[in-house]
Parts: sequence; structure tokens; C-alpha cells
Amino acid sequence: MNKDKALYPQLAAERQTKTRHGVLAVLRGRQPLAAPEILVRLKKQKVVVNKTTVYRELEFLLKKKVISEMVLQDGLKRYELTPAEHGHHLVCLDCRAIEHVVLDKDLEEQEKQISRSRHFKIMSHSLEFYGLCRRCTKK
Amino acid sequence: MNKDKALYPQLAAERQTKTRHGVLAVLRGRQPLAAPEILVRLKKQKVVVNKTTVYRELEFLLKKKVISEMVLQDGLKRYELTPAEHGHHLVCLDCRAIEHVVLDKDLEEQEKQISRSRHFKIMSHSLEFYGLCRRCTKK
DNA sequence: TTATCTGCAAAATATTTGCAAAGCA
DNA sequence: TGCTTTGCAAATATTTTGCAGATAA
Repeated sequence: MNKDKALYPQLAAERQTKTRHGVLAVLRGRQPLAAPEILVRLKKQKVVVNKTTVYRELEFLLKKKVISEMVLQDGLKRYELTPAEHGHHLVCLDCRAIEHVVLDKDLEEQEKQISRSRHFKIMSHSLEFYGLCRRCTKK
Repeated sequence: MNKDKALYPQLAAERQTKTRHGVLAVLRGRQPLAAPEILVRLKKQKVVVNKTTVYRELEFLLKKKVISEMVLQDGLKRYELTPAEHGHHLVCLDCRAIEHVVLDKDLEEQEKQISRSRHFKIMSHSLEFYGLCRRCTKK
């Protein structure tokens, strides 16, 4: 718990609470999770917190950019530790696993083209691929 | 109302109801709309329908592929008449207008690459660009 | 001490379900 | 007539809000 400040420099000046630590621990090294899923995992790990607190903690960590938010086709907001490289996702339609992909320059090039031709100032984008992961293809 | 069957061949064998006609009319030539927005517009046009009916009608039209569903970062499901060409969206962060874009082959190429290198069988994708539309850039 | 964090209850929002009645073809 | 559609009421699910009390630093 006392290592969180070292792990997340953005939190250096912030308080350390059991909720903060718990949410970070749950998100570390895992799939992006939605709030209700985070609640369940915290409960399993005997971290007693109210759902309101979790929603507020997610909002806080999001503001600090320690975590990132993504919305898939089901409309649920999912959270993950902000990845070092800006990437996108591969979502398995079968087992629901979510993998990371980093796209090369092509997409950037397309963005620039669209910006020019449509006079639309692009500030961000979200791209998700849906399909079957390696494991589920074999089933 | 009696022209709907001509406009939407997928509905040729289906019943014509005021809900069906109303929802199609509201979606025609407009921005993608979420269910609650559709309800409001129907009310404005004196089409009296229950929200349950609208949700069920959207489900029906979706199954017939007359309309398509999209989810933006706010997590709301929005619907639009299925566009002739498979395209993506430009979403203005200011006025919330949603424009269409059709991307060229580059993205397809990237999909194939990812499929090969990651052994992930891609079946669909969703891509949204967020930024400022021409009008809002000028403000 | 004091700004931040927390729990609880309740509200807000979007969506779904069951069932009986109504309506289109 | 018979299958589809509809309304209503209630349930479900996710997320938000207000407020009073607790806690980290």
C-alpha cells in the first residue's frame, strides 16, 4: 500500500486510502473492468467499500490520468491503468477478453487526411476490434 | 406512411404501424439518436407511444438491419438508418453533431495485419473520431 | 486541524420483462 | 382469425447526488 505513490507519480501528493489502494490493486495487471466488476473484486479481497466511494475514486483516478476509461458496444464504462503507449483494443466476442494493440502510423495519416478534407479538428479517437481471440478460435 | 415498404425493402413483408413509421421518420435524414431522444421527438410530433414500444421497435428494426446501433463514449446506444456504405463517425465535442466518414483501404489492411500477427479473428470494429466540427472550430 | 474521503439512502437514467389487451393483414 | 404489436406497471442496472460523519496528513 505504501508503494502506490512510487508506482504512480501522479499520486505523490495525494492521500493514501484503502479505497485508492484497493482499486489500483484490482486494476493492476488485469483486463479493463467496469465499476460493478471492480466492486465484486474488492469484496472478494475483503476490501469493504461502498459503491458510491468506488465511483468517486474512479472519477478521481481518471482526473489524475492514472487510469483510462473506455466504452465498448455494451455501453459499460471500463477502466484500466493508463497504458504507456496509446493503444486500442481487441475484444473477444466469445470469452470477452480484451487485448491491447498499438497501431502504426497509418491511422495517424488517415486522421490528418480527414482533418484536412472534412475540416474537422480531430482531438481523439476510439477504435475497437471485435472478433475471436486465439484461444476461442480453436474451440 | 404507406411508402415505408418501398423505402425499406427489408420491411416489405412486415406490418405497418404508427410506431414503426414514426421511428423511421424520426431517424430519417438526421443524426444518430438514442432511445430517450427518439421518445422526445415522437412526442413533439404527436406520435403517442410508450417507451417500451419504442425500445422494442428499435430492437425489431435492428434485427431487420434497417437501422444500425452505435455506442459513443457516453455509453448511450444510438441508432441511425443503416448507411449504404460501411462508415465511421466524426463526433463534435462541442455541438455533439455526428458526421459520417468512409475510410479507405488502409484500415482494412491494418485489420489483416493484426489478424495475422495476433491470431485474432477480427469480425467487426468500431472507430470514432472526436473533435471539433467545422462550425465549432470557428467559434 | 482541515481538506479530503466515506457511507448511506435516495434519486436519476437507461433499459428490460411479464402479461393482458388491442390491432394489422 | 391469428400473429404481431402495444401499454402499463414494475423490475433491473448503472451511475449520481446530498449530507453528515470519519479520516489521512
